[in-house]
Amino acid sequence: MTLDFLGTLQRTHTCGELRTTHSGQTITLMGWVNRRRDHGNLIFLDLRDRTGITQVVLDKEVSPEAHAKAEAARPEYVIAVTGVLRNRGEGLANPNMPTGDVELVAHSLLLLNDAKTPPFSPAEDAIANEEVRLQYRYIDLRRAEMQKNFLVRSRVAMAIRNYLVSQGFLEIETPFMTRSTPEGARDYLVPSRVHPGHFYALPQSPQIFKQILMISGFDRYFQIARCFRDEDLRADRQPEFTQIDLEISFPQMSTIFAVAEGFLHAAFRAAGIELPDEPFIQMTYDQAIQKYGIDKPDMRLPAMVDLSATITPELRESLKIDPTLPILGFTIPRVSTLSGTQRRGLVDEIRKFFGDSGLDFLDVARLRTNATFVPLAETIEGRLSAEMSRFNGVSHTSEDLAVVITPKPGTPAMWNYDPQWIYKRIGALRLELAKKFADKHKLFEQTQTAADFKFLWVTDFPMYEWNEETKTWDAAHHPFTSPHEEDIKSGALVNDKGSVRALAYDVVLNGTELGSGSIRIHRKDVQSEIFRSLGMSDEEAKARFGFFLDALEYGTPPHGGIALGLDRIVMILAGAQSLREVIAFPKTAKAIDLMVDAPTTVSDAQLRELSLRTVTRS
RNA sequence: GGGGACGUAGCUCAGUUGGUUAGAGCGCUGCCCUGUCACGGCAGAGGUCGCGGGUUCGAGCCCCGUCGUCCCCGCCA
Repeated sequence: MTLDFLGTLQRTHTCGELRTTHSGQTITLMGWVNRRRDHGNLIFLDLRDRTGITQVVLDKEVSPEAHAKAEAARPEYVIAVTGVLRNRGEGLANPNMPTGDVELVAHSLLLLNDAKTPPFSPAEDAIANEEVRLQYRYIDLRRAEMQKNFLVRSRVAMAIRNYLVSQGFLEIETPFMTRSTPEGARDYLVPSRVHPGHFYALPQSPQIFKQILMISGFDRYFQIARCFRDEDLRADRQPEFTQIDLEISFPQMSTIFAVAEGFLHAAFRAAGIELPDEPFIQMTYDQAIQKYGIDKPDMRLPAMVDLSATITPELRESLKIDPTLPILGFTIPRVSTLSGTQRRGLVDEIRKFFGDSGLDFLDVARLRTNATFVPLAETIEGRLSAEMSRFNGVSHTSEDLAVVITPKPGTPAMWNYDPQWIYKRIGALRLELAKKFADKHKLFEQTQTAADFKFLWVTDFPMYEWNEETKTWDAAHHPFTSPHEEDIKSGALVNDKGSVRALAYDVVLNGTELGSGSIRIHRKDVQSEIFRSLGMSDEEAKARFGFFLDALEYGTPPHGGIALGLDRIVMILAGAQSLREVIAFPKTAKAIDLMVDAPTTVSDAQLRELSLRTVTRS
């Protein structure tokens, strides 16, 4: 088969834009053959570009040459068609496609390029195995769904840029090759040729640079920044990902919240969703743990209810439940009435979930079978009903699944758990059951309206985390996060690290952490004190962050900021279940790029130039 | 590092208790067809059952190992 040269031909329109108003015009389209329907002397080609599909008609009587070329055309061939647009006749229109009222009657057709039969068809709705999709990513990206995802991504990024620029932010780039810092995630390292044995690290985030920019007087900085972390992956974690990173001088927390909410409104508007014009709700970390058992609550589900007050001390005594431990209940809405078998299965499942952890399912239905406990059952159900009512304005019904978890009776002495551990464990069960019954309660379904998106701020994270392995206090956020000023004044930094609250906050959407930030430390003396409280000697701190400590001494303004995951925002807006759906060239769970086949070994010559030698680990 | 699911034609999948020549749909190839739009009709090609080893008279199926993809835990300041 002979391919045609393009010559000076230019396309006049795109495949998605033609309507009856264009009828009668001579039009040139270029694109890919989506499907071919060959009726002998009449051939239909669906011509596709990223904007849509237009039906092209090849009539042997109109142009035998064009018709002959269409006979040779196959799916994914690249062609140019020139012809006259006409309205389809009565009964011939296709109401299922935007261009379905018109068709292009081809007078000439150029075969610009042929194509091997692709391993899977971008025209099909059924999607192939992800391994094949990633290997042939260029074909996968032709699918309408993927094209849509990247259109959303581009628009969202642009909307955020526009918003931040309108708010006085400067976009400033920071290095990709920087210095390794021992904290946090593992670094991706880049060997230096010029300095044998020395390495750059790819940034886990532009954290220190953006703080330096504040010191430099750029009082509002932002960047759509690539970040790199060498940790194991998940559906919502890629080794390189994109953050909307920003920092503000002289802020209150509320300043940063307002900016972040502002650009989220703009981003959602760009995706066609108008969020309500009211501030996101806020709760402290402690409240989040107690009400949702997690630091990123999914507000599409009712909260947990503390039933401790419902169980009288006498009852606790008789049930042998430690009086200091919480008893929690929660409701999964609209699960529908369970049969006896289903109920027993569920109880087994819950007991299995808790294993020998010392938590147990309290079956309210069984309480009702014993006259002594009927009032208790009623009180418990009343409390759960109140939460349901608060949640969605409708009281608890028998269709809703009520779950009550107690510390297992009779083993109080074995308990030395932190109550927080119990909240978290039960919170995990809440999510587990919500996922299990997602089909029933439908609260996770997306209708792409504002009501689907439940935002909140979680504030006052703990400053320190106890590291059981090293028996030390680690920074829960990062070591540049400012504690509450009162917690510095009170001496808690030294005396009671567990109680110190950080001026750190997360923005959470539907149980996903979208972003995280903090007010930073701007005083050298406080920064040094924090390093010391983390068990870092002055010498160590100097060795690791000397340049930064130096910079702090030259007039550092109070500052703070936040970074939000662009990939996650787009993923949620696209209704996707994985970041790979919104990253053009993502990596697999083992951090491999199946298309380019990276990483690879390199030649000995390359290694020698870098003064490197590889060793095989046993 | 740990747990789980999956791997059979280009794609999506079926394959009985281990038993003759491993199937289907889509796609592909050829021929026919002037109103289709997931066109239709006829004919056809296409398989290292992920890979290696074992058990067995006999393995897609059982066992051991290994590789790959996905999900989860750990990890991700």
